[in-house]
Order: sequence, then structure tokens, then C-alpha cells
Amino acid sequence: MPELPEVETVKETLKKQILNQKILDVIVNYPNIIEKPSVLEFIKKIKNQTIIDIKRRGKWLLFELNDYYLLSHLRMEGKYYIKNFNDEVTKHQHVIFKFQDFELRYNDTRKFGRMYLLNKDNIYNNKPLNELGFEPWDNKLNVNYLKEKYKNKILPIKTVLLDQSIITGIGNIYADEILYLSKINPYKKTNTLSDDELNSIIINTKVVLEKAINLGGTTIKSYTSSEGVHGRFQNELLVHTKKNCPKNHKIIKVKINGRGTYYCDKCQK
DNA sequence: CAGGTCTCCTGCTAGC
DNA sequence: TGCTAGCAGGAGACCT
Repeated sequence: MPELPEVETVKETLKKQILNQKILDVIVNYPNIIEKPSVLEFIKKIKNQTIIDIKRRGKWLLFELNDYYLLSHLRMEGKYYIKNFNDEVTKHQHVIFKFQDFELRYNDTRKFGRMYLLNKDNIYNNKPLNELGFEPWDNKLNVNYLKEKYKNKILPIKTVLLDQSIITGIGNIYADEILYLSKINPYKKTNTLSDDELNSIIINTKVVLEKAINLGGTTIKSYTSSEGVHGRFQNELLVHTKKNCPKNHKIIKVKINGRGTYYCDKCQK
């Protein structure tokens, strides 16, 4: 599923493909994908807008247009495909952007993804971007910041790592990997973490996400095909979906706040 | 305010 | 073999 590294990869790929393209028309086959504004207004406003730039904030894709920002969250299964006009439209292709020579199709099996079309000014101070915490590489993400954010949290650290308002971009898979590398038990109450443990989380968040971005980037060449992206990072996972950890201890699978969680109780204390 | 639960969706799978 | 109930999961809504 798309987490920060996949979104970063999608962004870089799309930049090579659709920058400076003008949206001549848009077709919305499943209206619920469009969160704001109404579908009619969305279609009316986006017509004749040109893709000036593509950015990323957390797991959000930001398409900068002349007068608006198109924000797109892929959630579980959202993907973008470049297609020809005469390619068959399959049942999971919900939003189709038509350019002069080809089209961009938003594909989403579970229909969880969402799009916003927002006025260009002040997007970072409005929903949905205004409540996002620091990017993993932001200098302001330090031990003191986490201490302040974590001091009243008695929830398990696994749960809190997924809170996008503190650090943005960590998803379920990477949370498990970060905690393994940090040698922290996912059940550990967030407000009991030591400074060293907080520092480990900050460092390993960057390590895990950077590695995933690099691996995703290497396989992105196949992205323009109808097959989509198959990042290689999943071959590098240490605990998530694994039977044994790198030290060959048995991995435990549990549910923490409804999320499948893999960890090693010998390596993670 | 913090935390718990429900909801949205569909493809896949365990179990009969 | 074929059917179905149940599960997975990011994030917002709603409740306590």
C-alpha cells in the first residue's frame, strides 16, 4: 500500500510524464473520491488548468495548477496510470484526466482515496494539510519535540507512530520496521520512552523511509505500464509479514489498536 | 482533550 | 469444488 516512499516515487515519476500538460477534460466515475468541492465544481474549475509542479506533503500528492492545488491521497490502493484514449476503462478507474495526447487515470480498488481541489493560497493552513506534523527529515523533528508531543500519551508507541499530526508519512508497515530497528516493543507506553529511545525513533524513521524511497525509485520504470509500481522495498522488510527476525528469533504477530503488528520480543524491549 | 469504536470498500482466504 | 463470512487497513466522524 502507498506510504510516504511510494508517494514520493509516484510524484517523481509523474513529474517526468505530465508536467506542463493542460487538463482538457476530466471524467469522474465515482464521485466519493472527490472530497471537496462538489463534483460539478471540481470538473468546472479544473478544466484548462495546467500541471505546473507536483509536490508531496506526508502521504499527500500536491498537483500545483495555475489557480488551484489538486490534492490526492492514495490511501490503501490508489494508483495513477498513463493510458491512451482508446485503452479500455476498467471498473476501478475512477477519475480520468484528459491531456492533449494521452490521459492520466486514477485507479483505486477499495475506493478509499480522496481528492481536494483547493484555492492556491494558504493550502498549508487549511484542511487537510493543516494538521500534519513534521516530515521525517525536518530539522525541527528532535527529541524535545517528541517529548512534548508524547508526554501525555499512554497509548502504545506503535499506535502513536501512525499519528500523522506528530510525524507525517509513517504507515503500518514502516512503523513495525522502525520499532524493530529502534529495539522498542510496540506495546511500550509512549510517555515512558527514554531520550535515547526517542532519538532512535527519529534516526530509524529516516533510515527506513530513505531506504524504501531508494528501492521504490529503482523499480519505478515499469510504472507507465498498466501494471503499476512494484517497489522492491518489500524484499527488505525485517519484521513486517516475516516469520523470523534477522537474528532468527520467532516473530510475534498481534493486533494493536486494530492494526496488524509484527515484532520480536527478544530484540524489542 | 485523550482515547475508543465505527465506517468506508473490495479482494482475498479460511473454513465448511 | 464452491460458497460465504470475516478480515485487512488510513483516516475522519462520532461518542465517552
